[in-house]
Amino acid sequence: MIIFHIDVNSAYLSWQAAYELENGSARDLRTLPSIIGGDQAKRHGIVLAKSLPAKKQGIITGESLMEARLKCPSLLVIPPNYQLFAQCSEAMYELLLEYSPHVQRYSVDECFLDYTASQRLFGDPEETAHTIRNRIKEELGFTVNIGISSNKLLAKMGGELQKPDQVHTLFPAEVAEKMWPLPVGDLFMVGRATRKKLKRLNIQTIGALANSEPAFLRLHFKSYGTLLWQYANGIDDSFVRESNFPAQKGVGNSTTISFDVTDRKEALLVLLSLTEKVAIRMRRKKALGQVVAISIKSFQLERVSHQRRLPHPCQSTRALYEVVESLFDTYDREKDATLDATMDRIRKRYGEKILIRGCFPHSGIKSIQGGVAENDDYPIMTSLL
DNA sequence: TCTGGGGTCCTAGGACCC
DNA sequence: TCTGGGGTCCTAGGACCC
Repeated sequence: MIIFHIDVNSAYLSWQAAYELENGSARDLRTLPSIIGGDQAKRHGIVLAKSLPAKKQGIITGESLMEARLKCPSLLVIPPNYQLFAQCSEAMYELLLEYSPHVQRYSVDECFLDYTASQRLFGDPEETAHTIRNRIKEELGFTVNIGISSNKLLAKMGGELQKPDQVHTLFPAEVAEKMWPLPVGDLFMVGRATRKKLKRLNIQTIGALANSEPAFLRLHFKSYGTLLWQYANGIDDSFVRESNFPAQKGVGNSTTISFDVTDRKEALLVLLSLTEKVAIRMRRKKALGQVVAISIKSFQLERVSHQRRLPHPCQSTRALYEVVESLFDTYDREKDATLDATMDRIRKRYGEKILIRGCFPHSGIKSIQGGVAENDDYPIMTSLL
């Protein structure tokens, strides 16, 4: 098997830069300290993509605009143009299809291409990869990295070796030399949590992970440990899958509101607008949903999620929203129950009057009233009848 | 570290059944 | 009345990717 992994360098930024140049702009964003980022005022303010000059000033993808501006006060911030990005992504995909019918769109800016059968037609993989890289640069105006190997994992890791505008091979025989010295966090599927856990186990490079005992990793990471060991050793037998097969499993939309939502009605309006979008997409895909899930992020960035299986699969906005609403109210009541329980505990310990609802002072009405006995454990006779 | 939005997969624990 | 094990389904949460 010969697999290519094609990855656009700083995709959003490169695409915006190419677009501007094509439309007569005098600047090239890639040569300036610039980023693609959301609107801070709408609380969408994170770095989505950065130029090399911005990277040199220490700017990291995913950090807040505030942090980024602290590092580089003259930073140029451009809002994302998702329509443009979709067009650029499509153009690259079409070009790649000229070299193999087996192209998997892994994300908006990444594709896997199965070159195995194309080799007879186009010849040496490395030469073809350079041709593709050059054609994308000339015809579409942006640069890519291409990794070449005998499986998807290594092709992807190979593409990361050195950027931008590069072709690299990472065949199994090269793994020890090229991949093992890298920090373990560079390995696909090793994120923040896993990296921290591995560090505690004194595993800091991909090589150290590769040479650990699989049983030891399984002990600490369950089935995930086996996957980590295989990836560190360059083992992967997954297929390049074309188009969208198997079909996507879920359809979801989310949004960050520019202010804190505190009111149930307001929250439900947001949920309704999201439900509408999801339902429209589902009907376009001719898909039916079996489970409805909502997720809510608090102002402190804590997340809760609730889901419910439907008695019958559906795609109607109203039917979906009815479940959404009921899930939200369940959550709402749960919060009330937690609050009630806490207040009861405090009152039991310090007396009922220790907590008074804010609306009672100066109202002339006692904050807690009703009943005849102080102690609820002895109900009066009438309540038993 | 603290304001994106779109996904996938795994695991633990509880309910329920036999 | 208590005990037991195995299987399935469901939900919440957390890991990862781009």
